[in-house]
Amino acid sequence: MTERFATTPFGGRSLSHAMFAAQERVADARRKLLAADSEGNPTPAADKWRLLRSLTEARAVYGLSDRTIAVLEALLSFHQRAELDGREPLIVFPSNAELSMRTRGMAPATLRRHLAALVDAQMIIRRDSPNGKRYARRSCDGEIKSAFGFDLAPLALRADEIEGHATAARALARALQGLRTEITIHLRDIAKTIGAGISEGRAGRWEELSVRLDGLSGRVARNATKDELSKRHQELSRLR
DNA sequence: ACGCTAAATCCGACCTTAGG
DNA sequence: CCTAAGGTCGGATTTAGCGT
Repeated sequence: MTERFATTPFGGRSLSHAMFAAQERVADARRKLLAADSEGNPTPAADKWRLLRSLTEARAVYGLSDRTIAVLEALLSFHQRAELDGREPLIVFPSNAELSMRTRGMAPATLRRHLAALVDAQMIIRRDSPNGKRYARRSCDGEIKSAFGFDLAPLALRADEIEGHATAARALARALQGLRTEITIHLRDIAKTIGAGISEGRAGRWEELSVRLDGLSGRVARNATKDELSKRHQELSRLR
């Protein structure tokens, strides 16, 4: 996905690629939101904690680890409101010390790595101040005029997409669980049938069936894919 | 005007640990 | 045993604030 600008002339990985891509994405999504607004069907702002839950469920899609999500949670906690409205910049400006506090004492270097991961995944945008510090400039009446820190707008503007992935992830989890329970039921019932067949002395090739069952009754891997599970499921149904 | 220090950040090199 | 992720440390940059 990031081949085009994957490396810089300086040899390192390019942070700016994710930055530019995120900014384009934000501009594009904002245009669509405003268009919808002017057509009279405005999109509601996203509930930030609900959105975070959904992102947690869909985190595999985005390659985000649990701790990266925890850092995002800390960032969200610095936003005053419960909703994220992508129509405006959503800038939070906590120091690393404060972020560390809200991530239960995460080490600074680790914190930075996870922040970089969030930027990379285009969930947030860096709004750097001239000196790299994060702060807000306020006018005399205390209103924030400009702020330097992290912009949460990309996350807000991807709410629908994230919800979609979360729904899919939930469906997949249910499907996997269903397959697993059916597999165990099949295994148990087939074993019972064979056992009964042998002990009651019924005619049948019980030995052969027993061997086939052994081949299918190994432990199902904890991280088996849906394909693997449904294949096993099909074979068991046939045997039965 | 100048220089020093503090704060905040990024980066790279290196070590440690958990899990497959 | 190897790998990936996390953690530590030191070097670097930038600006604000302060004293001379």
